[in-house]
Amino acid sequence: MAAAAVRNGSWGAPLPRAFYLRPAAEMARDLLGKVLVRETAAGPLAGRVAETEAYLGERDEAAHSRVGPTARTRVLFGPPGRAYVYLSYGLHCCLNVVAEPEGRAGCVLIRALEPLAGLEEMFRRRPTARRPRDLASGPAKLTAALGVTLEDYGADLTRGPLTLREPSAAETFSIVVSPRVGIARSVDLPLRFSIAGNEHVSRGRGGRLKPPARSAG
DNA sequence: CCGCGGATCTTCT
DNA sequence: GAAGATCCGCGGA
Repeated sequence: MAAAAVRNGSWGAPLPRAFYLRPAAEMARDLLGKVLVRETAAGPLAGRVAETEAYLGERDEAAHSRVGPTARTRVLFGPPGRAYVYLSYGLHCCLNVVAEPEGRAGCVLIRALEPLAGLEEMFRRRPTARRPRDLASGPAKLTAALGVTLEDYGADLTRGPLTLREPSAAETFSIVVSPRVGIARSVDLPLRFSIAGNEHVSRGRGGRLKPPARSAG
């Protein structure tokens, strides 16, 4: 068999707390290639982070934290490495990772995953998905595929059933930087990061590149 | 492949 | 009362 379309499903240790203790934009870039793992009764569901967006604690009119802490956003102002899950358009859950030291509200929205393990279960949770690239190529798709809900609000991502981990083998890739998607303010900031050429990156402004020239068919 | 509009309900003004 | 860090199905190229 030639190179498989689906990678081998394995991963390493959880990212340490220090990984999250820095500016959101920097953390968003480094999150690419890491592995999000969800433990379920049906076994682990995992995906490689392919696309992220940073939301800044200050001077960012697109961030939920722009008006200061509220009942919904209080976890953003707490310690880093925890999950900020919110309900979008009344029906979709989106997963963010809290960055920066306690008191500052920067965070990173995970926008797309490349499924690594538990694909059969993910297809079960995403009935409209036809191909692997439909499973987690969007912020609300990936939470549905992995079963991340509002119950995960505030979860510690360095331990427990929902973790971010090192990949089993580091791979080199180029990073595409572009404006964020689906917002109405602070639209020009270059705070969206994605793995160049990765087919799981969601649609949107500047998201998809022209396919690279292929050899051997 | 691309663009358009509805669904659905929590949160903040 | 209005807007929103989205997804899906539909129609056209």
